[in-house]
Amino acid sequence: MKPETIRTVFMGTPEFALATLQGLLDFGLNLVGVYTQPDRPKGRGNKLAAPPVKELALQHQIPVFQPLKLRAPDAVEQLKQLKPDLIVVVAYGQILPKAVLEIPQYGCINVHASLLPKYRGAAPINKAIVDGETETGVTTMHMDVGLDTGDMLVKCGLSIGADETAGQLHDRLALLGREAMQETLKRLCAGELIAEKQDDALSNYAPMLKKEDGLIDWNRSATEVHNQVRGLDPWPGAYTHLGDEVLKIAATKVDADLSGVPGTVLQADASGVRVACGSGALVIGQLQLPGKKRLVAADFLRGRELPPGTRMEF
RNA sequence: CGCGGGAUGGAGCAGUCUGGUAGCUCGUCGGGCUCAUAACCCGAAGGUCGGAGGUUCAAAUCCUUCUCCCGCAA
Repeated sequence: MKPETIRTVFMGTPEFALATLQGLLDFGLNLVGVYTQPDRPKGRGNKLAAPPVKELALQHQIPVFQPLKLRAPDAVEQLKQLKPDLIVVVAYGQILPKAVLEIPQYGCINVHASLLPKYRGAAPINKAIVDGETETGVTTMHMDVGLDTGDMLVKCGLSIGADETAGQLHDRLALLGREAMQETLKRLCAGELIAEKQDDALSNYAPMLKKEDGLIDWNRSATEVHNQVRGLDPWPGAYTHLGDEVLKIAATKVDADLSGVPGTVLQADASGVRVACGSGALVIGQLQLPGKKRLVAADFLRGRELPPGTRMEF
């Protein structure tokens, strides 16, 4: 079976999906349509912004579809008109109803940013870091009606750096996802695709992140706080309170040798701001106040004193 | 027209309400002290106070407008 004979529809929205879409183009599939979320008001001023996937699709003259609800009967009908043999889904942002899953003869294949069955759901990358995992990866699967519960096809793993942020891991996994998808397609074309059921007993979920997930609890251990900070960087970001202001923090390290009352500044100099945690201390390398840029500790301290004993409320 | 904060020598900030000769903590350069130093002391350079227009005898400061940055909300 040759790639160019496979009528393929791609569904994806954010940056994470770009690498895989590019991979499909390189693989030579016959891309007959790209589905992505509608343009949404975004950022400051609420200007309408097109999803990254839309931009790339338009550059390659692929028809773009942005139904508000894919489950709507006319949206499903429109998809049928494209007569797809295969649908590839990466972070689309909408649940695919059964009616859609049954359209393509080769099914719907999804790339998910975790080693399934662990970390099903919306925020697998972030949660893996927050949980202190040292390994993760990507999995391709044949989608079914459940949330990330389909039969697994190809898995690729990698190890998480001790200080790696979600943003960095995101970029690496996006590339790995593209590789996993290409391997999946290669096997599909060769007729060697093997599906493996997920063991539900080993599964867990990574729910969508909320802003409040970034609030730091200084009673937790320095390691846990550190994992939270890097797991939520760059979004939504970890924060605490300084007086009545929100203080976002990043670029942290753990100092296991210091201790004190949780939430109290122990030491602040160019090497970082050390804050006591439930056990150990967190060394903060970058800080950001509302309306200000993210500053390295040395710069931050020039305009704002942070004497030992300062309390960070939480 | 979503809400709000900000732009001041190389860096980070104060000063703006109550217009009237540019300040703080650093950095840089020169000198001194010291076995020595990122420490300390003395001195110096460096700013059309984001751009444009207006009010005024006088604008970083008041008014109008533009550009860029950031936080919230999505």
